[in-house]
Formats: sequence, structure tokens, C-alpha cells
Amino acid sequence: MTQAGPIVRASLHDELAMRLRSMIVEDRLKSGEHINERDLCDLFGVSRTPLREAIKVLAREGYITLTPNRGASVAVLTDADLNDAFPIMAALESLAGELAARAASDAQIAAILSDHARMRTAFEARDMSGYFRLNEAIHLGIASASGNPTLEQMQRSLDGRVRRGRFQANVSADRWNQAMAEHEEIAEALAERDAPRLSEVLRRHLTNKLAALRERLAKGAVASPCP
Amino acid sequence: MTQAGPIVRASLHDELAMRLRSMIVEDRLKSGEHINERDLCDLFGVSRTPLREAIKVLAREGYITLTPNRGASVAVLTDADLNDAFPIMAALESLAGELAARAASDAQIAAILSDHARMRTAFEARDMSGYFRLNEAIHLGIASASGNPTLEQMQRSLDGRVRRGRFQANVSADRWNQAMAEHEEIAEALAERDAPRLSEVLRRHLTNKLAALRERLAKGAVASPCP
DNA sequence: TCACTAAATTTTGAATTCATAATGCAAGTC
DNA sequence: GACTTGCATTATGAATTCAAAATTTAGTGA
Repeated sequence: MTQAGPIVRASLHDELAMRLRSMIVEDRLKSGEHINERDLCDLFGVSRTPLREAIKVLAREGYITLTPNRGASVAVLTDADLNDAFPIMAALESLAGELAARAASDAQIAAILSDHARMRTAFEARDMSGYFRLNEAIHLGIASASGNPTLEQMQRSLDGRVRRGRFQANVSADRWNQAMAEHEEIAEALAERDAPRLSEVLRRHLTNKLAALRERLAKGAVASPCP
Repeated sequence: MTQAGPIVRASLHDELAMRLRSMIVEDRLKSGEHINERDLCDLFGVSRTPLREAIKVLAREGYITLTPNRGASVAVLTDADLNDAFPIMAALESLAGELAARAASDAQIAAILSDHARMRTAFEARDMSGYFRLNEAIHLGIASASGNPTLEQMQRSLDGRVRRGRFQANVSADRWNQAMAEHEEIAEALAERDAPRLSEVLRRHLTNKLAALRERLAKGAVASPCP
């Protein structure tokens, strides 16, 4: 949870960027909302200089939109943005899976499989928030196990931009079942270090996730992720 | 060519970021070189505030490394960075090709094919700098024709980070021939809007490019791209 | 001559100040 | 009553100032 208070860190702009990022992802700063610099400065107890540096960084990351002489506002995530992001995420995760199947340490694989087992338990208990948490851990774990920090960072960055207001996502039972089945395949392929299969199933998983999300968006739901 | 002088633009930090990016890519700011803020301010005739904002952005993009209380330096491109970047670029370009084959307008395809024809002429004339310029235009054209601005932006960003000191790259005649042959395939697949094939050949093209670059780096060459 | 210490200088990090563009409001006009 | 027009207020963009950290330099002694 993001909390306002005095900041202790090497560089203020870095800490501020992190906090603003969290506030946007957690929807504490609403989509489209105008960002008043002075207010945020008061909130964090810093001057405008490091805050503005952080804002520039977040603008570059796509979280914030800058309008000359009118300042900053939280970037609005359009359907087009989502449609653009998902094929990229599918490509990146597919690549991460291929690399991870070859490069991951046994310990990394064990950790991911352990998360997978716990996620299955959460699934069986219909514990959606637990499921989401472990789901994210698995995907990030694969990214990390790819041994490619640039890839991991890009994946994280895209993921952060897309996942806003994730908390109470409603998902169809069908899609949830399908997602869990896909994750079983993912775990299998990873356990066997089957690179082509892991790559393929991750791409399919992400593609199906997008399809499910598209369907929900068409029904007028707020943007929030699917399993 | 980058030139220091009075700046005309909406926001200084944006213009400064662009100029610094160019200076790094063109190797006017050398890899690893420490960045003295005051010197650059004098060069551009601006104060440190917008310059520092630009530096933060470029740090986020990977062009610059920040060290707390020691300021900024041009990021050093390691072999590991290159090895990390290329599979990602291959995945992204492959995706861009797949999307472009379906989404590109006829005019966009015609423009790319025209660049391709001119590139073949440059190849036959052994005009390497002309070849490079058109090669880049083709790859960026495909990215743009994908109709996915996020993808295009990510591709550009990675590309910019990797391509430093590109000017006089020495390439083996064999590799150059191979690259040109691959580009013929690319042009064919694009002309036929054959998405799977374009996707495949672009991935192969990028992979071969990395292999050629690896070989040259192993021989102790400075980092510079291959066709 | 070299190693070490301490002052002076430089440089970075952040706050403050200043200038300018945008917004809101009220008076005036049609 | 709705629409301008000009002024006051507010917010942003950028320069300047101040403080702290790092680097350099000068000096001291072995």
C-alpha cells in the first residue's frame, strides 16, 4: 500500500517515481486525472524539482501524459492501447519461456512449480485474489528465470502499464478453468525444460487472456486483467 | 547532425533528451564517459533543471547510468546487453512483420518495397552507408506499418540503445550477401502479405545479424551493427 | 619521494525563486 | 440572459540559490 510520509532513499526522484507508479497502478491516481504538482509535493513533503523529474520518467514509461504548459495527467488506457500491448506481451512472454526453459536454474524452476502448486490450491478454493497473486509471481518468475534482465524489465514495464485497478476482477468460470489448464501445461513444459512447448503455450495463454479481456471490455467492464 | 545552439521547442527537457540521445548514438558522448551537467548546460545554453529532467528520462531508457551523488555517465554497452537485446529485437520485429503483413496499407508496402529496390542498388554498388540508411528505413517502415505504435516505439527504443557508433561498420562480404538475400525474402513476403513467412524471415534475419555481430565482437571489434 | 591528512574546490541533489502561460471570475456589452 | 473582455489568481516551466557529498589540491611528516 502506498503511504504518504517522509522519504528515505538515495534519490528522491527514484522513490517518487516508484510511489507514483504504485499510485497509478493501484488506481489511487485515477485514469485521466490531472496531476497537481504542488498538491503531490505537499503529500510527499518534497519540492517540485524531484517530483517533476519523476513525472518525466513516468511519462516516458507511458503512465503519464504531458501536455505542454498544462502539466501532467494520468494516462488513459484505451482499448487500442490494450490491443497493442497484448500481442507484444505474448511475444515477450513466449520468448521468456523459451529462454527460461533452457537457462533457468533447477532452484528457479522448483520455485515456479511450487508457486504453481499453490496457485492450483487457490484455484480449487476459488480464492481469486490468492490466484492472481501467484499467477503474477509465476509470470514474473519465468521472466526472471529467462536470465535476460532487459526482457524481464520490458515485460514488467508493459505489465505495469496494462494492469490498472486489478483488484476485483470478475472472470467467467469458463475462462478461469481454461487459464488453469493452460497453467498446468506451462508447469509441465517448464518441468521438462521443453522450450518450444513452453514458448508456444505461453503465447497461447496470453492470446487467450487478451481474447477474454476483449470480451469483457466489449460488455462495458472497466479495464482489469483476466487469468 | 547534432548542433549546439539556441533551442526552439515546446519543452526543453524533451528537446534536450532528443539531442542527448543523438549525441550518444552518434558516439559524440563516448561510452562510459562521465556527464558533467554544467558543461552540457553551457553547450546548450539552458539551466540544469531541464537538463537533469532529460537525463532522468535517458537513464530510464537505458542510455545513461545514474550513480547516486556521482551523477550520470553514458551507459556502457556490454556483450551481455547485446546478447540480451537481440532475441528481443528478433521477437519484436517478427511480430511487427506478422502484423504489418496484415495491417499495412498498400501505400506503406509500396514505400517499403521502393526502399528495398533502392537498397539493392546500393548493395550492388557496394555503397555501405547508403545500404545502412535504407536498411534502417525498411525496418522502421515495417514497424510503422504494423499499426502498433507501442510496438514501434519499443522497437525504436531498443534499436537506438543497441546501435552506437554505427558509421563505418566493417562487414564480411559473405554476411552482406546473406543479409541482402534475406531482405529479398522479406520484400517478397511483404509484397504477398504472407504474414507467417514475413514473421519467420524477419526472425531469422535478426538472429543471423546477431550471430554475425557476435563473431565480430569475438574478434575484438568495437560494437557496431551488421547488415 | 611517497603516503597520508585536511582544506579548498567542484559537482551533484534539492529547494526556492522568478517568469510566463493558463484558468477562473467579474464586469461590461449586446 | 448569454457572450465577450480584461483582470486576478493559479499552475507550470525554467533559472537560480543553497546544502551536502565527492573530488582535487596543498601541505605535512616520515
